[in-house]
Amino acid sequence: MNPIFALADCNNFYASCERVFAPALENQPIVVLSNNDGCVVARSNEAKTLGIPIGVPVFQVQNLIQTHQIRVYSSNYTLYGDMSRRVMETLCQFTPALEIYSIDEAFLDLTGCRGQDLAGYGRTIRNTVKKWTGIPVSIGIGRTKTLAKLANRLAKKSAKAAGVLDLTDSPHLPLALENTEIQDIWGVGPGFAKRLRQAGIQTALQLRDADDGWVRKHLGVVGLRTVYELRGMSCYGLELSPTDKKNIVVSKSFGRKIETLEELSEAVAAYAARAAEKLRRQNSAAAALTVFAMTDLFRKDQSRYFNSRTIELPTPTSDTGELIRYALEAARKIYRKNCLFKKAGVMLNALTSADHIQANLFDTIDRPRSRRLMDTLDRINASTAAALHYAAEGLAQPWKTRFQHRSAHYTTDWSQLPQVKTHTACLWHTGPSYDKITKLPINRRETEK
DNA sequence: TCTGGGGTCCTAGGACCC
DNA sequence: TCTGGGGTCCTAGGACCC
Repeated sequence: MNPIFALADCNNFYASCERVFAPALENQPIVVLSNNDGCVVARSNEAKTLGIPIGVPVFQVQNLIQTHQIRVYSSNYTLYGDMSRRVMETLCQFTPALEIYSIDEAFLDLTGCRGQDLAGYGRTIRNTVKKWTGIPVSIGIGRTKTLAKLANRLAKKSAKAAGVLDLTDSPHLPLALENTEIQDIWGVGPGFAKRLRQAGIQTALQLRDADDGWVRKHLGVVGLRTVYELRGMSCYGLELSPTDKKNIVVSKSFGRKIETLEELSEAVAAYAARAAEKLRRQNSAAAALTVFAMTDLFRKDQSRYFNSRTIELPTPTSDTGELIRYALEAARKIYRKNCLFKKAGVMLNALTSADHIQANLFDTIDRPRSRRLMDTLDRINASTAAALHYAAEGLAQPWKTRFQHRSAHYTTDWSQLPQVKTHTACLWHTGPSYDKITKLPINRRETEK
């Protein structure tokens, strides 16, 4: 049976999350910044209209921001992660099979709705998500994931579609393909787009009708799959259970430049600890670890330096203390005096299942004890966020990533719940909950504003 | 002054083996 | 002058995604 896919994609997700908790910003321009408040990674429609490009370094649009009073937020991944969970749980109600594709996107299996009013169903989904979570989503429906993506893009752009577009067996499909430029197709990046344009292929319709042999030769099997998908032949099914990561990376720019080995070591230890947490979450162990560090590669006036060191571990491990020890050894090797380090990272490679570790004859570590220790550490940190750290991570962490415009953790921290102002007259009817409400800690940020 | 972070898959070529 | 062939594994680099 030919499948039917829907792609639900949250509109301007990060900006929309901020807006849910600051309703006064409805219709106001908003941007959300990357780590370290560096680049613009999300924009409300109003900010897009004002000409703020995606990915632009924020200092380059400082004028626009001031002129138009654009509200600026740092990334608040705790909030976005929790809002994402709510959206996904809502979407689950509408399909037997959901693939969470990214923090703000999910594919739904609508094969069972064949012959029904798919667009109407899409509108129901859209309205429900908005009502239950406050987040606006757009729905694109098609015979393949690529076509669902394409439909979604047009659903967002077209005023007539109003957020929902069904291109399944639609008479409008050829026109939709013609109106989509190649670089806007899922699976066509800048490299493929350049090659296609050189061959005179400009639109999705032209790519759909391109010669298979030519595509195979110039874009490989990946490109050919995209062409098949445009023709309505599904090459990518739903991936229902997330597969274990094959590599785990933690890397971040520093809030300020690092010069000493001590500070670099602190940062590398902290990144190794985060990587180890991710590793244990999928019950894996790493057999190799890479540390890299670099200066600011954008700066032409300072000496530039990049180095990395990989260490093969004698026995695969997921023990934070052990991984930190190896990471620090690598950090010492790549550290160089008189360099202003801007960024570092820890990569865990050659991952295997923690349940089937090949023991090493000369291993001196008590593995069962290490596992119990890590279990306890993870449990404590899960109940009280980041309660326990290794001393090597440092306490003050002056190099830590900056988030100067971060909103509160409205949905995940009791002390940061949004405050609702109301009249006593209204509370009269609420009975016993009155005390509960007034005793809730007041969000300091809100009262200071 | 200020420029993110974290992944996947595919392919070509070299090393190595029988 | 003649100098095998085929297979696997690994790695680096390039493409893509959010």
